[in-house]
Amino acid sequence: MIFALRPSERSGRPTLWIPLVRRIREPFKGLWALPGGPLTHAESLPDAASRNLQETTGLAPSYLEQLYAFGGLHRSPTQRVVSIVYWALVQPTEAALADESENVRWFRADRLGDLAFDHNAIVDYALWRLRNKMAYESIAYHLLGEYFTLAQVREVYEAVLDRELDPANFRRQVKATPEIEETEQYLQGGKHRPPRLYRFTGRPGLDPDNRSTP
Amino acid sequence: MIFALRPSERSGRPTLWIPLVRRIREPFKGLWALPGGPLTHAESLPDAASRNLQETTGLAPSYLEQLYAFGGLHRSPTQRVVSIVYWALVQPTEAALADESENVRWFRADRLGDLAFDHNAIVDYALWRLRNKMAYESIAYHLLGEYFTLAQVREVYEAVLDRELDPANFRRQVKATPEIEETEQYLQGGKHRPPRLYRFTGRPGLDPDNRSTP
DNA sequence: ATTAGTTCTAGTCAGTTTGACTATAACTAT
DNA sequence: ATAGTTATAGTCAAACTGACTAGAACTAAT
Repeated sequence: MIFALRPSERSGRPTLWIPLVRRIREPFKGLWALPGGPLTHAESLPDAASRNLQETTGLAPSYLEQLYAFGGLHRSPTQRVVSIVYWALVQPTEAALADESENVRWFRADRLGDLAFDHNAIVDYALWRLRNKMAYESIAYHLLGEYFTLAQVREVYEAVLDRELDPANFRRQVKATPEIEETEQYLQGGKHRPPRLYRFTGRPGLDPDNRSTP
Repeated sequence: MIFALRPSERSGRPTLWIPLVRRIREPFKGLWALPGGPLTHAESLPDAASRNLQETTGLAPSYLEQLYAFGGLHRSPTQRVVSIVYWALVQPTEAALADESENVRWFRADRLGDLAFDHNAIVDYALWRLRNKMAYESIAYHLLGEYFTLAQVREVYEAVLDRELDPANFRRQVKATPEIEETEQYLQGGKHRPPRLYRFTGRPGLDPDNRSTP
């Protein structure tokens, strides 16, 4: 379950998008589904998630974390399947490199049709987690490049939370987090006053897989 | 991974305890381990967790939630094992009924020796989750009975967070949560002013397994 | 019966955070 | 030069938090 920012067709503002793959065999042949695949004998869970993601979409995430293990009895009509789902954030430059094709395409996270299996429920849960986690942890920056303006950070929050935020108050909060570093560079080329560029100096989350390994 | 409150041997104050089972075969024969068992073909993940818990310890939890899926390559020396771990809270009355025996015993959560497999890491992570979750969700009440005093709630928080809390300020916060209902009863028999009894009227968490099902 | 000891409970007060808002700075386009 | 727009700093009141005070209500000891 991968999230990336892409400009909306109309407003041009960044919105949340996710890549889906088309089912080429039964069950749910023809429907769109989350990328995924089997866990092989000699790879860890995050390694398997990364590998499957790489193989289906060519993406390399900047943030990867376990979402949930889904194991309901009737997830697949043909057999019992337990899916240990990971969710990822990828930076815009990475997202632009993704292999789009007839069977791999980006969709707006808030405008998905009916997906295969229970994947709509999985997307809903991942969205809920993303919104929640963003409120108390610095993960939004994994959706941005190395340098960014505070307005861009605000746009990320606005896209994910789906509501407008007061620019002045938002600045104050972001500037109070120690993981955000002011640089001496300014973003030139805009139509207005050039905003200062900032940098994120923090590290990933507290996932057990991330906690010990440096 | 089950948590319950039991009075500490010395101070008599409630502390966190967890039940462990002794390994009766290799690997790690003789060491203590978390209760668990296989997932059968016809049961959901939470059902399997409940069943395994019931079979090994006789406990029925008042709160059950998925913790994490552990799938490192070297968790067991003999084979590749992926464990989808659940964590549970049980009320004191339930905990007292648990089947203790030569091979099933309660341990203080903060005084465990070396456990089998990676179970020490799992306990650490569960403790971390419990502490975190208690800060923003009303789950402490699943460790108490139906009626409780505000001082008992405070003792739960103090036991889990391992630090003392100001009684007056704590009251104020708890009384501000809408899920706590004042009753007209008072706890008699204490050595001091009888405290009022309260009740918890909320419901479980936002686990995907719990969200839709009523 | 009075007093001391303890917890229960309500309240005050200062420091911090939050949301709504105002004002100035710095750029581009006309 | 001027209007338009975003960037940025600051003000102010409301809400929240932590430290603290004080009276209420009970038991145990004198």
